[in-house]
Amino acid sequence: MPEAPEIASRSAEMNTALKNKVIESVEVSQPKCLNLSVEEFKAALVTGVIESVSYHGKWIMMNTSRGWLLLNLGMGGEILLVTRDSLPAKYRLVLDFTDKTCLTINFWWFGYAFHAKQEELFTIPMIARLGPNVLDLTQEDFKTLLENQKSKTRVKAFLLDQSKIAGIGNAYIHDILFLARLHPKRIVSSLSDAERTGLYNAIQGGLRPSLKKGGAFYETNLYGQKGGFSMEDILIGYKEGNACPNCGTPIEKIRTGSTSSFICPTCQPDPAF
DNA sequence: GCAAATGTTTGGCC
DNA sequence: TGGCCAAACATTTG
Repeated sequence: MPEAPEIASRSAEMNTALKNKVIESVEVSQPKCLNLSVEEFKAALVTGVIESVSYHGKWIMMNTSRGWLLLNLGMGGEILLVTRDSLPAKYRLVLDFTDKTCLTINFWWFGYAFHAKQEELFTIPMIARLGPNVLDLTQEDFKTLLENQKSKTRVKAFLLDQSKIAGIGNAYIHDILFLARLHPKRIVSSLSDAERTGLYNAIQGGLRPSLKKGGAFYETNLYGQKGGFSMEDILIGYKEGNACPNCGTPIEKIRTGSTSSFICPTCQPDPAF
């Protein structure tokens, strides 16, 4: 589940490591993750030179001399820079470079590898719809966004909606909402000014420690090393039954729509009660 | 052993 | 708008 901290780390790494590499060939083992046929996809990228790598939300965007290669790692994605004689056991996509290194891209469910011509980037709906990067969002922008939610949007659905803010996923959100002392089902329009400010700070506070450590422990960098953000750094996410670090109440796991949430029932009271 | 459940995402349907 | 389902699967649970 690469989310903003992992994606930002990975994209910075790739920008350094891959710059000026030339794509010699492309191997695809999961055609369903492409937006083109395998043949078109290969033809579009071969001989391309990697000029820079950036990101938007959960997308890694590789800018090549032959257009964009857009990667969304879905759940459990992994990008490795290796050589042909040390390929990982599983991969969906391999880019072979002329210097004999290769980039393998894997994910175990729901990932995408799209190609778009230079000027056609925003014809890809999944890119065009993205909201501002969560790590670049200012407090003013965030407040404006909140004010535009006039309906019954719940705070968890709001934060996970990539068209509003891009980069938050269902792993970091538990700690973000805990830091903000908000129940996932709170209605956005009911938040007080103090709660809105607190939520902004919680988003930054929930993501930046992991960003500093190169991402979460369950994801690796280009060379297979795990991120430094470990289970001990997580406050309440995935810690059902543990004592809340703030008040000691056992942490609960609850269903919120079709996803699970971890909350402290004392610090994050259910708005229905 | 094996079937069932679970989940880090997104889109589409009602 | 929200809720729910489905989909390319790997791992844990009963």
